[in-house]
Amino acid sequence: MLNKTRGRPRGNPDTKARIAEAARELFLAHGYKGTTVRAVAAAASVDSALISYHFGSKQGLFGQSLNLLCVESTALDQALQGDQAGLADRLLTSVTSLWDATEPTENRMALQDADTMRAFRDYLESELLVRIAEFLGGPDATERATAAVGVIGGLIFTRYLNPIRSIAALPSAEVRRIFGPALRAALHARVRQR
Amino acid sequence: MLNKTRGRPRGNPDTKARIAEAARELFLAHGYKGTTVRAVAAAASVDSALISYHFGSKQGLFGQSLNLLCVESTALDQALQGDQAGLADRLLTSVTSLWDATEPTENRMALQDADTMRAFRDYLESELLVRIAEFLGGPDATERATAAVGVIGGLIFTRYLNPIRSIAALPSAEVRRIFGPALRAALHARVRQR
DNA sequence: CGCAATATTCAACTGTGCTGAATAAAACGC
DNA sequence: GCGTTTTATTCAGCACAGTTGAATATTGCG
Repeated sequence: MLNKTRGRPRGNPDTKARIAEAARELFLAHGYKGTTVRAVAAAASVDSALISYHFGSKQGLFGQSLNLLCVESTALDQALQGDQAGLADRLLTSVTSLWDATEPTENRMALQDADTMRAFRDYLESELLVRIAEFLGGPDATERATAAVGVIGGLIFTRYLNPIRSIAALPSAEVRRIFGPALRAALHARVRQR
Repeated sequence: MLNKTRGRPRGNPDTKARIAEAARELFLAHGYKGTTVRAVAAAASVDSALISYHFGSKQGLFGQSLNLLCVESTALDQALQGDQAGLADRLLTSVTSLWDATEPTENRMALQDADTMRAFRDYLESELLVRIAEFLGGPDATERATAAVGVIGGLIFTRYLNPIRSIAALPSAEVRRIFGPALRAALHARVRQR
């Protein structure tokens, strides 16, 4: 395509990294389906066959170029300290501050990938849920934590992952105001008799 | 392709409906990307050009064929009648009955691709949200409906779309019990002052 | 050095969504 | 009823997608 003399090039240019970076940009800008392998190859000044060679497939390129880990948990640590009364607000704050801080445009579509979905799920169920349950303590702790994770997961989903306009548009203070009651109820409500 | 004599066929067979049904099955079984237009055409014993003719594009076919499934929510109609006190329970019931009824296997994983996400989002924001808000009425109706959609969306996400074990494993009665308080709060809580 | 492993380009294959022309039945006006 | 327009269908094929196999030049190891 771009007459770059066949065969291995001189030196050891890290072409794979260059491809990954170009891919990341394009994926974030145009989404998965909107990004063609050939476009990535062109952006990296490379033959399109190279990406099959280095990453196996377009799926593989996607997974490897977006190794965004969703959550760093220092915010969660802070939220899980203090009185229970303010817990809901602190949790909501940590969620919004954490996700609102990520890049402006739709890097949210990264969750379309199966692996990323799984990572997110694992985080919710083996990190968030157990730590909230620990903090709550008492009977029904697990069940209340389950409800809370459902609410928080819903917020993340409807605001960031698959953003519904009316929720995504809310300033974070409004998020606290509107989701507060539901989350408080989930965390603290006496669950009805079985 | 299938030598079926060119031109308009005898009688008035509702081919469009047949195509939509075949499409619905295939989309649910294999997801958007995993379903080719040609496969749908073959399943409906029809030339593939017909689906461009009837539905404009694959996207259009997707929207219109799955529309049937989302609109099938006569359950929602029922939920949106009666007293407000039982509303949360009725909504939760309609959600679980609707989703638990879909095929046993993980056609949920098919919901991972971008277009399904989009269809789902559209449903949440232009169907569910406005109808709940209508039903609630009064000041803050939109805001309470927003919170409710967040909670319901969260339930669907964490139970069906990207199922985290502790929520997916719940029997539907438990879902009502555990998510009830949060949803009731979302629907009816007096939202704090601005 | 010799030779395998590696990194790259090129050409091409298969399959995708979609379009334009051809065609036949239906629907409609008189 | 008949002529015209509208609708529903098949067929052939284009443009582009992701991927593969062969050819080739470079590195790195013994």
